[in-house]
Amino acid sequence: MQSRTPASRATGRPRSAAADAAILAATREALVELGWSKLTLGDVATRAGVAKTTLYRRWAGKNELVVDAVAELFDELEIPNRGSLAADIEGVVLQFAAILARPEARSGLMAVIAESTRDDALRERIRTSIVERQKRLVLEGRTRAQARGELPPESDPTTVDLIFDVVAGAVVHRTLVSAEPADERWVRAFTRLLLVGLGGAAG
Amino acid sequence: MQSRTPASRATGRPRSAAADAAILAATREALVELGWSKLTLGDVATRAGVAKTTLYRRWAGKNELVVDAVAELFDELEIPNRGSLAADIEGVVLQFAAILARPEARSGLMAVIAESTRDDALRERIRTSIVERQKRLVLEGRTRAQARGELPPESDPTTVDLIFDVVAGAVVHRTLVSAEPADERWVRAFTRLLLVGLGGAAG
DNA sequence: GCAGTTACGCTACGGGTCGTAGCGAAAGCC
DNA sequence: GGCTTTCGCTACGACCCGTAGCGTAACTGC
Repeated sequence: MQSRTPASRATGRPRSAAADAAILAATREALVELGWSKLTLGDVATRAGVAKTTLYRRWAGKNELVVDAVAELFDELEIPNRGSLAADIEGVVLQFAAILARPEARSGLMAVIAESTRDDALRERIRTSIVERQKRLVLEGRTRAQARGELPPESDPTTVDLIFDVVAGAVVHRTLVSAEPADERWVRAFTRLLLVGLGGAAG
Repeated sequence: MQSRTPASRATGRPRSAAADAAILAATREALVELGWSKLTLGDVATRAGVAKTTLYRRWAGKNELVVDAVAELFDELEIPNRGSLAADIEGVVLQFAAILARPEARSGLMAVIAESTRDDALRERIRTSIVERQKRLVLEGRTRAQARGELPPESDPTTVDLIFDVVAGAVVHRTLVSAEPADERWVRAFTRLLLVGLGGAAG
């Protein structure tokens, strides 16, 4: 959501928080039934039981609305503490895959990423509300693995960025491009590849 | 493109091959200037110097047109023979990254992939004209590395799928989501991670 | 050459969505 | 009650979609 000027003004009729929730839920519902391209803001407004103008007062357009609607799906992401780096990775990747398997994420996420290639503000919105939240999990997992002694202390901060791109990219590509499920078997093979590299994974 | 019934009929005025090329080039030009969402078929037709109806006679819609226009960008992909698996991987990843760095690929590819999540025919079109061509490179690289003795003979065919998702996914995510260049430094770090795994890459 | 067939350019059209303007009513603060 | 902001509603011009219809161009086979 976007704040009014600095913080919400104390005067006038307040915005309905229920309307926000209804609009975002209606957006996800429309994503499931219609997909990104056939989703219209008028339809979302009708589903949410609000006027179309109300929707436009809160979001600049389809892109921003869908980013917020999809971002809520990632709220549940948490890195499990399963006792080993491999198990932790498998756990978080399975969670990530489960979210991407949902139709409202599949059809919406790639579309807004595509739009963000020509809209810096949109990319920033995606980064802060979706990507950074995921990347934090990678940081936590690394810290925990280092405490266990499974990973050496890391000095290069770009390694985290690299791992994040590899993990998230692989799951997204498997799910959306190859269009095959990132199930337990796949996740195990992927985790092994990540940990021991190509030579080990081929054994 | 789509063939007429089995093979092109021998009667009647033939379709202009020049028009095909002009339309696809105009599509890429429009992708650069306008991006996916603001690209209209009427505009593409005008740029190509053909009538809008001609465009609709050859492509079912925006999705199919952009897939074909973007697919041509991947024609130049070839796996180099640099003498070692690591060097081969770095070479092909750099080529792939160079294509994804082009604006007509960035804005178009993700958009059609997003659309393909709700359109099986479109996904199949993407698979045959873009994805499979990339996957062939992975196969060639593996065969060559096995001949060199760098990789053990592989029995599990799903390993190729896994590697492909990891490589393509990582580059795409780095380029389009993280929005940072997959330059030589990054590619070297990625290749090392792929070959020796997390423990080695962290050293 | 001439008939047959297909592609092409052009124009026009109904249908749908966009994003905004304007209005009166509702809901909160002082 | 007065002030302020939000809300629902209606209406609107602008744009794009995808198709139909027509006359013309290009190529094949007789």
